[in-house]
Amino acid sequence: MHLELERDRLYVTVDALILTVREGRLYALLSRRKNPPFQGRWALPGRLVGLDEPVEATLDGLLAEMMPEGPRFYEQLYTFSDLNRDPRGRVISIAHLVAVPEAPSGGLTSFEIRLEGDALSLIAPGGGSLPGGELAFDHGGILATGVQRLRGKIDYTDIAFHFLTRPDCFSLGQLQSIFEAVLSCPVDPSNFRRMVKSRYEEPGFIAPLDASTVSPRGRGRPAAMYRVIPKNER
Amino acid sequence: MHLELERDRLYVTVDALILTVREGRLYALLSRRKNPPFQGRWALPGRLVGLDEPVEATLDGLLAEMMPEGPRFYEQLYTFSDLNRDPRGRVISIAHLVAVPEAPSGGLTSFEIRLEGDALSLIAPGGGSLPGGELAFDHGGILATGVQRLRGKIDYTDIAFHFLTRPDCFSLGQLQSIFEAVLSCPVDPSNFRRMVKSRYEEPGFIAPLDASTVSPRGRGRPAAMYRVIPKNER
DNA sequence: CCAAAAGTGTTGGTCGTACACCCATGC
DNA sequence: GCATGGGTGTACGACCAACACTTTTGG
Repeated sequence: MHLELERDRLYVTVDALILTVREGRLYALLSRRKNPPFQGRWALPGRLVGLDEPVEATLDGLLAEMMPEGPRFYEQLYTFSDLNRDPRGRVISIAHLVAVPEAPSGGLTSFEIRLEGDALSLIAPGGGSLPGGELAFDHGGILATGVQRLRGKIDYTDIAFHFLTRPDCFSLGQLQSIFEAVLSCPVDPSNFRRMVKSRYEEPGFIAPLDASTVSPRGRGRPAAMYRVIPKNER
Repeated sequence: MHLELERDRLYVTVDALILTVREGRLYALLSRRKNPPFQGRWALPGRLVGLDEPVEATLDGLLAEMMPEGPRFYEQLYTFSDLNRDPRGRVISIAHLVAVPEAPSGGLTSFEIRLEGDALSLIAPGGGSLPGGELAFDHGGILATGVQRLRGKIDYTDIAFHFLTRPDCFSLGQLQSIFEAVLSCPVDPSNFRRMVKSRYEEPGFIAPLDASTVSPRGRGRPAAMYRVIPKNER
């Protein structure tokens, strides 16, 4: 993205809003811009779409560069096309929402997403707060759109499971903390179990693991573990 | 769209999936292509996005050409970017979902949308059936995506009201027939009224009209009329 | 011309499901 | 201390029944 753009051309980019959940909190993965415009500001990872390149290939390449490899999920979020969203010229961005299990990776920095009233703000790893509007380009708007979409879709899709570090072995408590992080409000454990049973276990999307194979070291009663049934077994 | 496209450039277009409801049935408005590619096939109205033109301006211009003027509603649907979706070159289309009150207009032809099982087919005005896959480009996929989106959003948004010919004077029966057309299944009148009351009337989105000012000539008991409260009065 | 039938709008009830909220028990 | 399960009350949709008001039909 540090190339010169021609003024009489229209460009299409892919921007990735990479979200992850850790310890009951929702994070966005951002990178600091090394070149103008918005040099030094935080931004979503993005890349130009090549003329003969599928958008998915552009995104895959971008994610492979950022994340070391491993499971990830994405879906198209929204296409941002404001005339002046990029001072270099006409750049239309197809923003994607990416859900990854954890963020141990790449040159990206994870910012906690917090909802102050109805506006959201970012908490830097050090602890400093960063208003959403401080991001490069219109990325603050992309962030808001993505979080809103995620919150709206979490309870009638299976997005939440893509945040699990081990989809083959997880407890309902872990899953619940993902829901709580995304919705940013506590969830009743009793209703949550009933919901998971009826919506995911009975349809055969997840299944309980053998009770003997589990060993969740921690305080309190050990949790029963579940696994996501792979698509080819369903 | 009958211009020559340069091979080494990337183009962005806007396609409009214009939907309308008439007599309890859902219609899509299509135009027959006069030029290659896909000459003679039915297609969604579309237009190239100019270099210095906001996408909304492109869409407004397209709709102004197609519809004589009047209320319309649109929202971005999805961006289609397959490499070979347009044989002339790399053309990425930002598809939009448009809801209009009726279709008395333009050079467009209205096809009834029917759901055969889970695939949908189009019924020409003459009565002939047209599989969704017979449309030009990937417009069959755009149609399917749009209908699915509309069905998913109709009962937690106010899209349905944009299909009303007279938002300032409508009956609950008319509104119900819009829901039935979109969902393509009958709706219980009793529950429908309760839903409308709690979701739209009590929040002040619609209000009953004075009983004396109504005169719905027809068989059966005259219906109470309602109006959508304009945004500046809410 | 009048009364009955048919058609549409409107209101009410029951039943089962699902969720909010609370509490008890197992490890 | 955390996981698990049960219980109650409320909200909402599926389904059903009745009533209100109008036009149409048939003597």
